[in-house]
Amino acid sequence: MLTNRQLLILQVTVDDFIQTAQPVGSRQLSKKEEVPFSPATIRNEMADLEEMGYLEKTHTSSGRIPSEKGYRFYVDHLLTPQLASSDDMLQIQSVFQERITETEQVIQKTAKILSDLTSYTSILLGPDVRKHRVKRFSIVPLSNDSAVAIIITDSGHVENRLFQLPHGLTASDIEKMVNILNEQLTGVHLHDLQRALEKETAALLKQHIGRYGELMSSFGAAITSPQEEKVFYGGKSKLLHHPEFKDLQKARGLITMMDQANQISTLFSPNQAGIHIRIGSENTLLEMEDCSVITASYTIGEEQMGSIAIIGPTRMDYRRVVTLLDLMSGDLSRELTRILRGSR
Amino acid sequence: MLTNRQLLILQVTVDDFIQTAQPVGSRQLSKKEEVPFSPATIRNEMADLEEMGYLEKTHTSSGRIPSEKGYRFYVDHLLTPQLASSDDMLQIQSVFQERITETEQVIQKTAKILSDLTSYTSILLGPDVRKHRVKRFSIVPLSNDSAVAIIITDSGHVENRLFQLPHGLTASDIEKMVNILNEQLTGVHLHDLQRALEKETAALLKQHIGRYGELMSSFGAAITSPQEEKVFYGGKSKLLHHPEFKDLQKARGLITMMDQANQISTLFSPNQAGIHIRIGSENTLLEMEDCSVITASYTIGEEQMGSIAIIGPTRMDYRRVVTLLDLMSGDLSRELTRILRGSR
DNA sequence: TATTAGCACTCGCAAGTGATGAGTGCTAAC
DNA sequence: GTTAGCACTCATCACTTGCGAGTGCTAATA
Repeated sequence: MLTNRQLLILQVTVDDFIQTAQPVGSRQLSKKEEVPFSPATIRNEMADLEEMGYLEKTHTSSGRIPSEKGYRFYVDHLLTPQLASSDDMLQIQSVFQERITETEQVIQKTAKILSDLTSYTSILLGPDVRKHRVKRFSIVPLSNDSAVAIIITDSGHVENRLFQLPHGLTASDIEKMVNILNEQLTGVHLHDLQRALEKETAALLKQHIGRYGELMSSFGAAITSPQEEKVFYGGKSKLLHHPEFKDLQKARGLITMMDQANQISTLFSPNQAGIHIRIGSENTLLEMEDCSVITASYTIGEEQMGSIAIIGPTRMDYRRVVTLLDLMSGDLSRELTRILRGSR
Repeated sequence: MLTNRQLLILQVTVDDFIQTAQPVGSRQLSKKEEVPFSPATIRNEMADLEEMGYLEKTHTSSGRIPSEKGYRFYVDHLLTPQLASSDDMLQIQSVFQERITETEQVIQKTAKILSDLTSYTSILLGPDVRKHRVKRFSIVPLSNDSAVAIIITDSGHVENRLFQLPHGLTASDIEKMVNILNEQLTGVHLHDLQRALEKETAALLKQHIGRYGELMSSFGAAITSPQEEKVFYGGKSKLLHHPEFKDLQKARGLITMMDQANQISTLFSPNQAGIHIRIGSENTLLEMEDCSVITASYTIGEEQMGSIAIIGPTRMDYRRVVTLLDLMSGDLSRELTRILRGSR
């Protein structure tokens, strides 16, 4: 168990290191008014804290820096909530000022603002389309042998796919097909689409449409081709401005990682309400060993839609980021719900 | 006018520097079999070439490196075309192997392959949507006061926008509206949409639809809100692996620039067929003074669609990139045309 | 007994030094 | 016109040195 004095010293040490990025020494600490002890006393306490694994030295005679365990303790027990400044509030509001015409645009803007406010990199995971339900199908022929299939979901998302039309398919065939699809598949989850299409709808289509085989091979493949979760970044380059990434090797690793969208999802906790923090090697990715990730999620109505994350160095301003992320995810959820669920 | 020997030495110097990234000295050059002269002779010629501005020294007693003028001359006069290796051809073909269900996906894949093949960063400008024509309108209500408007273009592109429905608008109102829109606006260029909507279609809508004013304010704004050209990157981090960007300052500048999509368009020549090369400060952007950009464009049928660019250090392998870009832009055009214009 | 002052010691960092080697320009010989 | 030879330049690297911030330990103090 830590004494009150140890708690204080740990807290002040972490706070100071977060601000200056320099190892903090006992002399320096004792100058602060919150810490009314002599350097020698502080040294003793710091030595204890180091023994317990909360602090580390970079070399024998350096000041101390927080260890991962130290950050974890800080985050879990010493993080006092903070009210967002009115200026931050204003900035966040500004995302929703303009008329919203595309959810993607709102999400992109959110990413940018979050990154600007924090000076870290933000990542927003777009809605997981596969959870949405079909609201309407539509098919628009482009030429005599190609067409666009369009699925509108209940969340207002629009998916579109090109596919080949079999030779000799008539306009009325297509019309019939669209009608059948809409009758049969409205309300089906997108991840169930393939199954539903094959089981229930196939027979009906076969009955009414000429060239059924060819059509389904091309249309079915188009419609069920994987829908990836879109990833939006804000301020990819912001991370490079922090001193921990002055090492080009590390910087490269991070930028490369961000280019590979498939790795990104591992950064996010399994969708769960509330704020989650992963510190350093708690992220499984090797490139992230010097980074922390703070995640939140946004919803439409009661439904989980997507996630928001801020990536910064382990030495990041946890308090501020948590505050902003909490605020932002709430506002984003509220606004998206308002727009899509109606009821003004 | 340059003598043949000077041409040879300039070419070999540039080639060698492109490969090694080290200033090339006279001794080193004279070892190559293409250059049957003694170091002293080469020194004299190099001194002349330097006087004429084609070569530079990094310090008094260093080897020579090409100046921008040197690269320009090299690119304009010394670049002998090269056949792509069959392995490169295969890689490029692989983009089009799978069934194409989304043009964006093809473009994204193109970006990746180009970047992988060249080890530089690629940028693809998506189609300029405003040049496309309306093929079909569609409106899908989401709740009692919001709806999605969808525009399908003749190129198979799908734009969608959220907008607010005035209270009390009936389903048949919407149906009428969609019919009018399709009758009146099919074939109109997207950049003309606002004008066309206001001039020709407004009166008709006013006549048939209740709540006309509110509807048009929200629908009109949604429909005509700016459609940006989408930018696709391949291998953003690739640039960081080249020695000219071991300086963190420069690396940061580049990454930051790539995050600001608005600056990107200045890198592209006004849409023009063929391959264009901009060397170092020929790019107006300050961050790009150590980079060269090679651009090409792709078409659907005869129509310019978008552009492809490769960004590398000024010391880039111009010959290889030009070859690959030429090949890729041709294949991409052909494939997109085949898919969208039909006629198999 | 808990705290603090004092002191010897450690180590990173920056500045200075010198040797090395690749490269040049110039001159004189071929 | 071309080349060998030579003195000179400069970046780079390994090495040293001095400085200063910081520590741990011991003994004095409240």
